[in-house]
Amino acid sequence: MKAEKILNISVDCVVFGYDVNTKSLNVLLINRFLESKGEVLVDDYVLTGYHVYTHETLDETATRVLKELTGLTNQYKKQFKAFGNPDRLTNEKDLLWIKNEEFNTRTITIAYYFLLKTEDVSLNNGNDKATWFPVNDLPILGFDHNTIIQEAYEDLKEKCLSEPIIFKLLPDKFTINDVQDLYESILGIEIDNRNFRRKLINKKYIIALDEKQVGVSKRPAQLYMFSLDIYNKMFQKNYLISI
Amino acid sequence: MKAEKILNISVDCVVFGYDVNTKSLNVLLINRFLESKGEVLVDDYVLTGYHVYTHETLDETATRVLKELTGLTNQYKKQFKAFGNPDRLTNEKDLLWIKNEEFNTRTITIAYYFLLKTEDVSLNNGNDKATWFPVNDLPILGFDHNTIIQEAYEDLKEKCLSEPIIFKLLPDKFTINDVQDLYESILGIEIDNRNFRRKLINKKYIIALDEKQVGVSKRPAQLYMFSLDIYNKMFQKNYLISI
DNA sequence: ACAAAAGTGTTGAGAATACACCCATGA
DNA sequence: TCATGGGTGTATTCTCAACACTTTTGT
Repeated sequence: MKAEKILNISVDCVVFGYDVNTKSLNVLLINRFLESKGEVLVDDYVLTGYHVYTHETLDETATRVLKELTGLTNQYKKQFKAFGNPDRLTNEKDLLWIKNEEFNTRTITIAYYFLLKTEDVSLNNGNDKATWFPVNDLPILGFDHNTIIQEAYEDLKEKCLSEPIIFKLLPDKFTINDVQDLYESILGIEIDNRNFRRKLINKKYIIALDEKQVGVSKRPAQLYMFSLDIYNKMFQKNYLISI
Repeated sequence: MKAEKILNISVDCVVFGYDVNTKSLNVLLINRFLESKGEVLVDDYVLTGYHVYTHETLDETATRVLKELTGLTNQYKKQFKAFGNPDRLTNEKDLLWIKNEEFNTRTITIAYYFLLKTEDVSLNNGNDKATWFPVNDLPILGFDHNTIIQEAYEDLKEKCLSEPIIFKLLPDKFTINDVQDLYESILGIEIDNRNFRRKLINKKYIIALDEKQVGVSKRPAQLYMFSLDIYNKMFQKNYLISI
């Protein structure tokens, strides 16, 4: 089957990556650079994205886009919103940029976010100029991509409280404090270590391993893993009405 | 500005209506009927929806679609997902139907749901053959609209636990038992009346009115209203990690 | 030995749950 | 007066929040 682009429908991907060492929640962005006659016309950043092909599902488009940028497959992804304002690609730099590209100014984009570990991505081999930026310190962004990132981030903040997606951002083996640091990064809050620790350790799907950290310069911490199997078996929706 | 359709992008609307008398959560559907030479080719139901116009935002399309069907504006709406599988409009009856319509078999639809009261909709004047069906007893549906409705319903079940959207489905003045009945309808669970009542009455944004039900054949119940103002003032996100 | 981060317990308050009967009203 | 749905109270359990010091380890 010939791959044929749908020119007015795209998928954009907010790739969230957590760096457990620097405790930083990052977004992967691509430099958009255009010059003409020695003059820099456009120099900012955008999300990775591409047109949907006629034979693809939207999920497949997202998976393909991530794979082409990072080589990764089987990462957690979520379609969280469609963006389709008529003016979403019509500021000055966007118009300059689109002039060189084969797509419609009236394009609707289906936005996804991915959750993964920064360490799983090697940026050297890419021909795209991809870079990680902390989610709270983003550069100038093209199109409506700032809006898209903020909405993805809001959704992530909400979802990480009720679904075990936090572990998609952490290595398979993690410490309790890693989890706490991650929650604090995402939510921008402080959490009491004793209460948090007790709560997490009491969950049956948080499993203590026979291992401790290695290569740390201070007291090594106990390592744990998350068992999705146990989580799924235990978990039943509790209809706690909390309006 | 000339209204020009985007032929491969549509908005579909799951219109949820609650009937406080029959305690039934309903979905508004349109009969899709096609015959040729006395033979009935298609006779099933679909959601209301339409193409996006080039000058419209997606939200505006949804608002327009609802208005054209029901006359209503300013109803609660939520964009909840985009559906774009290549085969979503390609079963036999869909193809027959599309033959008569001006749209692409590779159409992506942005799905919204609306929350309103069935009593606010008058179905007589409509030229569309619109009918309410209980969400748990739907007829045969065209396209992928069964999937869309089920996903809308899942989202509603989840959201009604954490956001005060339940009141969009109820009249301005309601009884505590109305709210309980509605939760029980949506979630398919039973709730203890004493505990529920206490909990709700203790909320400052649930305001007891100086009124009781009239025209009921038994003891009339106290009426209450919901104050969104008070809710918004009081409400602050509590970061309760409940994984 | 010391610096640094890991790890540990208790208490009080508020919320959730379980549970069964009386009350007010219209017919 | 009676049938119907409206409305009420208490005891128990559990979870959350607040709070500061000791332990372990590598250097």
